[in-house]
Amino acid sequence: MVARCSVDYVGRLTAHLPEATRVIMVKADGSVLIHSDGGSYKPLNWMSPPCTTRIVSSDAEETVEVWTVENKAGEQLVISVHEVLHSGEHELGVDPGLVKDGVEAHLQRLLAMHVHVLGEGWSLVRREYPTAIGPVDLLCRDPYGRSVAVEIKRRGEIDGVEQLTRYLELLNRDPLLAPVAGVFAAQEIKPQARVLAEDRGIRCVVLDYEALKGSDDPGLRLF
Amino acid sequence: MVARCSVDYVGRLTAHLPEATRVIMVKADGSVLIHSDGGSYKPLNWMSPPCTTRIVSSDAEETVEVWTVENKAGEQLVISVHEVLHSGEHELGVDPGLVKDGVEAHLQRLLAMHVHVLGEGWSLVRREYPTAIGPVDLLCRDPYGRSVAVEIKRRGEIDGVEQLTRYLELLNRDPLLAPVAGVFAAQEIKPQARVLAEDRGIRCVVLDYEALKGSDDPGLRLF
DNA sequence: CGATTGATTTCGGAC
DNA sequence: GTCCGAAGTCAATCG
Repeated sequence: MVARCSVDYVGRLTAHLPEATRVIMVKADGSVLIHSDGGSYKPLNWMSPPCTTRIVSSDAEETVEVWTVENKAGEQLVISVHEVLHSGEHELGVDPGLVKDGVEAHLQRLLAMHVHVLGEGWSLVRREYPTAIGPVDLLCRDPYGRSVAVEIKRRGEIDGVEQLTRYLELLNRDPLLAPVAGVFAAQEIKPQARVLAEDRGIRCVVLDYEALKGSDDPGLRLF
Repeated sequence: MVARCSVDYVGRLTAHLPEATRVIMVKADGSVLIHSDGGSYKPLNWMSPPCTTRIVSSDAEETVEVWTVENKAGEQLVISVHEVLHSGEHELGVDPGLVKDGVEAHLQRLLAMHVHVLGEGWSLVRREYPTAIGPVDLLCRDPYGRSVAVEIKRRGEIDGVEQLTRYLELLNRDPLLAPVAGVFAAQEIKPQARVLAEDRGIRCVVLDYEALKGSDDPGLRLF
């Protein structure tokens, strides 16, 4: 529907949209999206499913109908429709969904197959090495048999370094593994993350996804 | 537009949508959104502005037209339209935008006005107390004149505890302030965050936004 | 312009 | 069902 409307949301926060012309989309699962003619993919206001909509005709001067969308938690989206410019309904059916490539899991799998790019003679102990606070992406051994924990990110930021630090602290309590060194590997490493990592003795490695993917002779960039 | 279509995205990742009926929305700024009849407000696929769309009529058997949406970075969204079920265009005009209430800045302001809810006889030194790695939300003093750094979140999670820990480490190097205690205040504190905080001697406080907002006699819940 | 941080984040996976 | 980490995160703020 395209309509002149004003909207109020009361739930996790309180928000108000003054009167303007907008697109109101209602999906098969009951969710409601209110879009303006700009911005990115995020609606100005919305209600996530599951939720139910109650529509009441209004006899007020300036309002045609009032939609009240509510979910189980009692959050409410109240849409005052002042003028309907277009309205339509379409049956879409179930969507087969999106197929992705290039995310962290792929990076992890690729690097696991090519741990030698981290250093000459390195070997993989295992992927998703378990610890009490969660699995380490890769556990490796260098040629001298020393353990190295590897944390892989698409974009390396401070919280990734913190995560690896917590793993290292835990792993180093294990006398069978200690001492365990750390490697922070990512397609891109933010300066502050690099500073923090190196301050803690963690080596930073920038990964080239296309090179890892494309060949058994990866032209990996090591900085 | 409502259309049977298939979509390919090549950019920061590679993604493919098999043929299905979907809603294609083009905004005034050129951005394109492809929605299915479910999920939440996030489209299945999209292109953010600024970007340009080139539409080419197709003489292929099963395709009416092919849309190529491209941005400055060279990321491409290619939409093969197989059948158009509905098409329409509407001028919406500029949107006055959303007015919000209830976010972290409000929490910080409210707690700053009512630091006594953290403890009898506490006082505020200042909001946004500056440190080398960024401002601490609140710096307070308890009745004995000891410094307390307060980190405020809407939802308290592990990274918030890490953030406060870094501040405390820095603040405790300042002989004029040390020793500095820590308080982690949030409307909701996740169990893992609470465990980590208390392990580090940081006190956790659950805030009641409505009570803080509603009265000078806040019925604050302290756990 | 990059870096940091919050978001009604949403989304998916594991336990 | 809950918790936790990733996201084509996006978007605002600040240096």
